[in-house]
Amino acid sequence: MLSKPATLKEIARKLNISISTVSRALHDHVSIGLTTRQKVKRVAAEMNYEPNQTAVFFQKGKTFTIGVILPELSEAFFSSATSAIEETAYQKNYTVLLAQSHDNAQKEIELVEKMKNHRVDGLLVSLAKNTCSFEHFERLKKYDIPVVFFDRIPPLPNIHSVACNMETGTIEAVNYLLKKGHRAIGMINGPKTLFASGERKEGYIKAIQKNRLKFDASLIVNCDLTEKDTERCLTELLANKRKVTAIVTFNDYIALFAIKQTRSLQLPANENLEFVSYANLPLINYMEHVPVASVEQFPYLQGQKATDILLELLANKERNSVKQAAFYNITIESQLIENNKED
Amino acid sequence: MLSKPATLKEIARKLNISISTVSRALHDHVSIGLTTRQKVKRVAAEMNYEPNQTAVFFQKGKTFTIGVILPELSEAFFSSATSAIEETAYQKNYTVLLAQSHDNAQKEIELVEKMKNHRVDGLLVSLAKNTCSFEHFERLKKYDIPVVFFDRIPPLPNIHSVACNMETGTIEAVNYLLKKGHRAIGMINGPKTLFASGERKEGYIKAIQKNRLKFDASLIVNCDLTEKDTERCLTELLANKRKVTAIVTFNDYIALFAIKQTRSLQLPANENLEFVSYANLPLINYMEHVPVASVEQFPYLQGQKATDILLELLANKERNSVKQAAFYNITIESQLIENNKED
DNA sequence: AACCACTGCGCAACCGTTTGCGCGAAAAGT
DNA sequence: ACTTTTCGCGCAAACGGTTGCGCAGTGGTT
Repeated sequence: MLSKPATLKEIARKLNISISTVSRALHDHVSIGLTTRQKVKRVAAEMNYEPNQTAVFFQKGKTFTIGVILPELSEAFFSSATSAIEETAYQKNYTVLLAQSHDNAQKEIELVEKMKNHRVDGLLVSLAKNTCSFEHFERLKKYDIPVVFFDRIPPLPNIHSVACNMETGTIEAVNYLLKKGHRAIGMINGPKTLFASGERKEGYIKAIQKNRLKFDASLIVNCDLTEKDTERCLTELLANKRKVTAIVTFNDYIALFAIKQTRSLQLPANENLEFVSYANLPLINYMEHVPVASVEQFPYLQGQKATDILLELLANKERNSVKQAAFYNITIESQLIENNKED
Repeated sequence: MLSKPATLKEIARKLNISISTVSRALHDHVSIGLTTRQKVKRVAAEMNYEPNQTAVFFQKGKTFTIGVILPELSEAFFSSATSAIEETAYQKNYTVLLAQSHDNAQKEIELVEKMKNHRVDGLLVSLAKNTCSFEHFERLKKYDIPVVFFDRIPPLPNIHSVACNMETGTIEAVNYLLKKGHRAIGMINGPKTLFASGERKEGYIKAIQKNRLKFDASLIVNCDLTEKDTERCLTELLANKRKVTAIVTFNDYIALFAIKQTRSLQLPANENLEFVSYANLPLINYMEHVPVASVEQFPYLQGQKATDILLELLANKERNSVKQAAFYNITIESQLIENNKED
């Protein structure tokens, strides 16, 4: 008994008026008399009228849909960001079309293509790890589909982006450890190729120098982010001639690997070894031995801001406002969060 | 310089042929000669033709979009399931429209409405915690939008569903502990109101009885899933006159709370206290002291199966096959996974 | 030479909605 | 009483494709 939704045409026939009148009446157009307007609305309700959005989308050339392309949804950071994106979009009556690149640059290209075909109104993107060319995004400009990058943003001028500045958080982190009395602070950083690694290193150095201490390059080691390599980095740091009593790690996972290591090593020196990490993932709440602090990167906020920007761009477009010469680039200051565990 | 995508019409004019010929040529329709077909394709490529999907969707009354409504994307279980949904859908050229109910029944209703307006081809739903009426889903049948429920499924006949049967896993879990020599096995179960709690209890009892042991109801306590209440449950179990040496917990979080507790209590008895939990969340991999085993619920698989079913239903619809009298109901057997940690 | 089948393509309707424009009638202005 | 304005509504095009049907031309069969 599948009763296809009623259309404007059917309402029109039932009332013996024109389709356009029905359409206008339902939109409270001024040129439709009060009585007809009410009649139309009543009948529409009776017939369970629902506008066919696909027709509207088609007609208006707008889908009220924003595409989201990110590496991996099941990563806590991204699922949190996506959650924010969906919520923010929902409030402005937009829906979210979701796709994962799985950190595959090729798939990312295909997805951009697909999003374009779906005629999304705009795109939110967090780059795949190995994306190094950006023409597929350039092409979107031709179709007037705005793109806002978040978290993993390309090194390009003239883009819209939201990202977290790691430097501040790192400075805070190092300061925090210095205040607690640590003097030899190690850092297990990420691969040198990552932009984020550079920011962390900069922050480390600035904090050290502002405290009028001497920067010792041997205290920073680069890690490929695997558990094995973390082990290597840890032993390297512990073997340092200076007695490392605190370590800043590239992210929570590295910290957890390292903590596990130190505890299994059972060195007396490790009793006081303190860790600070990045991300502040929810799993931290469930750990027994957690880093003493974590640099929060606000995935939820990033998702929210990025969506705000995109919606703003879309609203501007609607208003036919002057050609956008402005580019939105928000950097959120990362922030140190102490983990108050009664541990 | 926003060059709107080329349309069939423009290609047709350029070649001095009709629109329909262009359309058919691009679809390799038999009735178009080889030469024209090639000419059309060449020009289409030159002009950067991209079919306007919204037009196609509208025309065909099909959007190649499936809606996903779930409680909270940032929960590991759901982000993993969603990841699977997206992937499976992607392979069949469908895209995913995402929305979160935040465990709010009212919002769930609105979302269903919105999905209907967006003319999604089908819907994947995991219910909000407090959803108790299901008319909003019934209404979809009128519009011929199939719905497949997963994980949190409604207690209704004649629906499509994918869910995990906890009984098997629980039996395995208890058996596993019995084989390891435990005789007094406690259980921190969820609230009695949850269906899933019942399944776990059943499994527990069956395993005990199959091993010709006597079921002791005092060994099962119900927890409201907060950390505080977990504490209460734990002390209650440890105070039991029988000496509890192993505990099955409702989920990983409860297990972690409990493990943290036992270690801070420092009772000698706790040295050998073993835990088994459910879910097998990724965070387990990063724990120092993990449950000895976990009942896996296969979020990824659930998402995959649910999507498979939905796509199958859609394919059937296309084939105009007889009115669906069949209902797909897949129950995945939960399965005990040992956590091999060299701990 | 008449008939038929087949090939290759165009015509036009259709999907449901929006919207510029025009038109008749009623109300208002002179 | 005649013109002008306002009001209320309908006509029809447009958005970009898809598809049933028809039609001309070609080639083959009797």
